Amino acid sequence: MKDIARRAGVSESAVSFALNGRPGVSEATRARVRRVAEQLGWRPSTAARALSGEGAATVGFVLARPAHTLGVDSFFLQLVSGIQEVLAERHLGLLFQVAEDVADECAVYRRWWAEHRVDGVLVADPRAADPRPELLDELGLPAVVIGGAPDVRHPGLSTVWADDAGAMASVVDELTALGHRRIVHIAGLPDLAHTRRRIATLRAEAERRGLGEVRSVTTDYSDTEGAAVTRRVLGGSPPPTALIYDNDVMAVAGVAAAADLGFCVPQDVSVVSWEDSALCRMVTPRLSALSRDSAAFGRTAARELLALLDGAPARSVGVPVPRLTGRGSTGRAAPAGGRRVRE
Amino acid sequence: MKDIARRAGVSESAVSFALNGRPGVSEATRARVRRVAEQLGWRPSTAARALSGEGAATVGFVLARPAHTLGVDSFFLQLVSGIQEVLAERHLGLLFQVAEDVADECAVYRRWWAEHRVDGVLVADPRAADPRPELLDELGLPAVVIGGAPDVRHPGLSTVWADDAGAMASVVDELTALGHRRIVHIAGLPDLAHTRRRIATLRAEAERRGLGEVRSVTTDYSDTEGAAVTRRVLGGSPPPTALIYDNDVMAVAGVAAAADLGFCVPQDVSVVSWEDSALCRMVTPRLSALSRDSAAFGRTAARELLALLDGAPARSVGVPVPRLTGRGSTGRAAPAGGRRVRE
DNA sequence: TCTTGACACTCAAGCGCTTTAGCGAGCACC
DNA sequence: GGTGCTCGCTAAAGCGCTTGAGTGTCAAGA
Repeated sequence: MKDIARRAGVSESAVSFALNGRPGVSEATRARVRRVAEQLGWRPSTAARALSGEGAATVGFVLARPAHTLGVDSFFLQLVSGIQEVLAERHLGLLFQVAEDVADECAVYRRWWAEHRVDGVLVADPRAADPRPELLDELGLPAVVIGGAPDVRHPGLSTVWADDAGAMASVVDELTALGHRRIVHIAGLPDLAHTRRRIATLRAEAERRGLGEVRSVTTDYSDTEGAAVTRRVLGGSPPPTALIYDNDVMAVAGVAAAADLGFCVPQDVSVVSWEDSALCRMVTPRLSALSRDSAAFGRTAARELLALLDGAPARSVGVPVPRLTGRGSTGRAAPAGGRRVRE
Repeated sequence: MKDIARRAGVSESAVSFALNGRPGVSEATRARVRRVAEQLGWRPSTAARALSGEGAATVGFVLARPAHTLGVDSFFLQLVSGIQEVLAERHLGLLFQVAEDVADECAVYRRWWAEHRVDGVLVADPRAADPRPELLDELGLPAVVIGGAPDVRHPGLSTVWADDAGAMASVVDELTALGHRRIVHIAGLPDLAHTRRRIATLRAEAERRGLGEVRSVTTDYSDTEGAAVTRRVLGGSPPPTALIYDNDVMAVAGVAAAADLGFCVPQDVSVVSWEDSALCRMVTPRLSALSRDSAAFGRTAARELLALLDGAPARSVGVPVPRLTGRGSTGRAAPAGGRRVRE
């Protein structure tokens, strides 16, 4: 920068003004400085910038999930790639960290805050009794909660949310229209806010419609638990005629487990996956799934965070309701007692 | 820090010495300073540290892959989580970026370098005629190439490599022992170095054994291409009796495609997936797969980078040869002409 | 002619830390 | 008793940038 100042024949401050688009230099000088800077391939040192109060030009993202459920999910990489896309436009960096659990995640936020490492954070997987909004509010760290319900208690946080309730209602609509009355929802982690929302909505919808045998079972999202729960519920009497899985991995594992028990999909039991991916298109039958655009979700979240960093007030925005892509795994409910069971 | 100095009754420099374990203060003072710092919940500002020449305490990782192949692969999230694990021990941050292509990736390195944003980088997916080692050498940015062959031309870069050649040889061993002589390798992106290594090894092994009909077909790793190629090669006459897929996604898609054509796995055709994951265990039959520990791969790479940052000389380390986990998708080769084809 | 003010720019302080040079005290040694 | 050394510490500069206060110039207005 000193070099630029020297070569352009002005002071360092002038260079700073010129390069940051601030008033205080003539257009001629600005252009000259810009040219010299370009020639020299100059880029501001983020460290120096951060030190003089400009912020770290970095956004943080912590993922707190058990390690074994990490790789399975296609959702997060898509999400991150969407986030990236928006951040890259402004040359903001994404600091990524994997944490053990929420407590660990909070520690990371504290550290980042103390070290002035990030200007804001994206919070994933909001939970029941989540300590994170509280903490971030306290630290004054701008944050966007991804997938959370609008949270009136923490007006400082923005929220980007998918309408799980609406989506669940539409799935139940679809299934009841096909004659299903015994539905089991193989849900995800019980602590997650969206898991609770889905469960609550399912129960409400079932009551509204007078459906008797409808329930949710929580899992850890793994194929193992998905298969185990499937075996368990299909062993009940009478077994459900429709299964809703909270992710694609469990849905696929569930179909395999069902097949092992002699249940045909969709003749004996219909299956819906709450997550669309290549997986759903690779198995036989292809799975009917709720498609959402995870990358777009990430983009929206990142944009909200940028707005927050620009000083805009926090707000809550929704992303489109995921829609059900019907494929071969959903069909009319089997008439009561008509299911085939392997002897 | 000023506060600490005041409360501990020493100068700021003494605090710096004490906290960084440098000589120049008595043990008594050091302990006192440490205590006060802890009390105050002090953490050094990364920005200030970086500015005074300590480095950014951050490692960069760029992923340059077509967006649609991103979410599918379980490999990367596992890898990153392994990397993280090691970096976290030293409180190093991981700056993550998704790039369009290698040129874009190079631009990111240049920017990071100019902005002093990272102390080193991890380079994934080494390619044939890869410009990145050259660039990183030129910039003097410490780097570890993940999955690259040891590169003698760039002695500044460390390399962490998996023995693809050995693994391929063992797979061919296994298949020929089962009587397979017509093998098709559905490979990944043709530019990737490890794709080339696998292809070359397969050819060499085939020649060594006098196997006639052995070839590799490159793809973009997607389920779509995996299925398409499978259909194409199984339509040949005579069709191969064994298929080796370079990732799990294609293998699963391939099995489905084979089933569509009336080929039974493993009676008509054996399938091996070069990537083990929940996916391989979810389909019927369960897929025989090469298992490697991606997280451990990431940990090793991160450790190598740390060593580099500590001033150790660059070196090349191997990770264990992935071993073939036999499951239901491999069996004896069908006798020539004995395959069933749907009429 | 003198004031006023806008404008283009410079000066210098300061962000929070590291680090080199230096200083005084205490000690050993000849 | 002086010299030379080590030890524990302080003072101050500097990393690269931003920024508020200040300076000089020129043109318009009184």
